[in-house]
Amino acid sequence: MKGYLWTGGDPGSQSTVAPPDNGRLAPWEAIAVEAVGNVIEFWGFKRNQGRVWGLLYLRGEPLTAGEIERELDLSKGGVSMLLRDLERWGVIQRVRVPQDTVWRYAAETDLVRMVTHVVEEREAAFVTRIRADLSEARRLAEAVGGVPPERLRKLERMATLAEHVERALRLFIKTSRLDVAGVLGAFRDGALGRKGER
Amino acid sequence: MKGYLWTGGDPGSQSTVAPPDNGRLAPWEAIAVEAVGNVIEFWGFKRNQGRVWGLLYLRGEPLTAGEIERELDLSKGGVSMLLRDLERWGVIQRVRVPQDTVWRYAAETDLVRMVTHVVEEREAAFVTRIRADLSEARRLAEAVGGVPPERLRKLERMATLAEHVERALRLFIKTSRLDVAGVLGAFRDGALGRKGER
DNA sequence: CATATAGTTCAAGACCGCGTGAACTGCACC
DNA sequence: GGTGCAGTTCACGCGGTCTTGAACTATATG
Repeated sequence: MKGYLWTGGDPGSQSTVAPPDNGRLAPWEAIAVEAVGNVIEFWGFKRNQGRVWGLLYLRGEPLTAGEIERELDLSKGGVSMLLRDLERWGVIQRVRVPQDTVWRYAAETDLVRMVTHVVEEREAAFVTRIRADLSEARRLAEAVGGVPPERLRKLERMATLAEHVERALRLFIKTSRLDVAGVLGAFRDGALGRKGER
Repeated sequence: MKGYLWTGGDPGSQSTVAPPDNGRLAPWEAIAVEAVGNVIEFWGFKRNQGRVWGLLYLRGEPLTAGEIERELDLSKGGVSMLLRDLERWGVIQRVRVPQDTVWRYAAETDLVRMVTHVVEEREAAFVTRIRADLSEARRLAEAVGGVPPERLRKLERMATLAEHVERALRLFIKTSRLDVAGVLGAFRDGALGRKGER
């Protein structure tokens, strides 16, 4: 987790194709970055985590924290924390340009995989907990006695419902994984001329 | 939306089977109610909406706003608003006991259907919006010109990815519906000896 | 009509998560 | 050692959401 060397295109070319890092995003970039932010927020992460990843992905070349700070209008501290989260999840990579002292960050293409993974864990743990609660309730209800059987049946039904939802959820994640996998192939080869290996 | 008459079991029986409405939930009830609250919150609704529905469902017989207020330790105003939401969504029903002046509220069994429905709408609208944003970004990028083609391709890939996610999502909702439908049958007949007919 | 109780509405406040910015650490270069 | 910059940490404040509680309306009862 110490970062890698960045051996991308020559530094001179960066100013020829696009506003280099004059501080303000191109409108189309802003829209796309915002879109990623919305998606990521929708899935329960921080909007800015998505914006940072989106920017890095769109640019294709590694950016410094300072550049990110300017482009997305975030604070120094904020960027630091966001980058740390993203790096820990393996969706960005810390790279060092030879004979330059600052770290740069590049987008991995694993964002989708990460999202499905985290969501999977979250939902699974959640549904499991619910089922545990419900059976605990049922146990207690039986223990105290005097609870009319039709109420016990209600508890049981809620539990089986939870089970079914759980199964549907797992199925979703699996198919979604499969469905997305195909796209990911094409997705990946456009990011950096290199592939993730975690 | 004016409510229906409640012609359930005789009023005398209510005090024989369980703590009638002494103000505090039985422990097993509390757990179950809380579980429903958690689920509902998980899906983006208010926790207390779930708790109210859960209580009504578990009790099986219609409760007054005052009873709900005491059992769940909520404020008068809060209960009023929660009930209004739930009623508007068709997951509870307002009933009137003959020759009694207060409204009572009974759980419908459509909670699951409502959740899937709302979630479906929400996600669908969301994903659609994302796709629109992305193609807008692409349009703008092409319009300004000078944007390197590999960046345009990135935008395209993000859009197709969104499409695939959308498809997976729809599939999930459909199968989940189907999967849950079976349970719903059993689920339903235990709530009230009556079916919704809105 | 007066009174009491059920029900609604809404401004004020509690609460919570996120980002900020300042203080701090670490490192390179002079 | 000192200066400057990259990067980290964290107490605080802002903005949002949810709940409360009090004022208000509606409705039944004598």
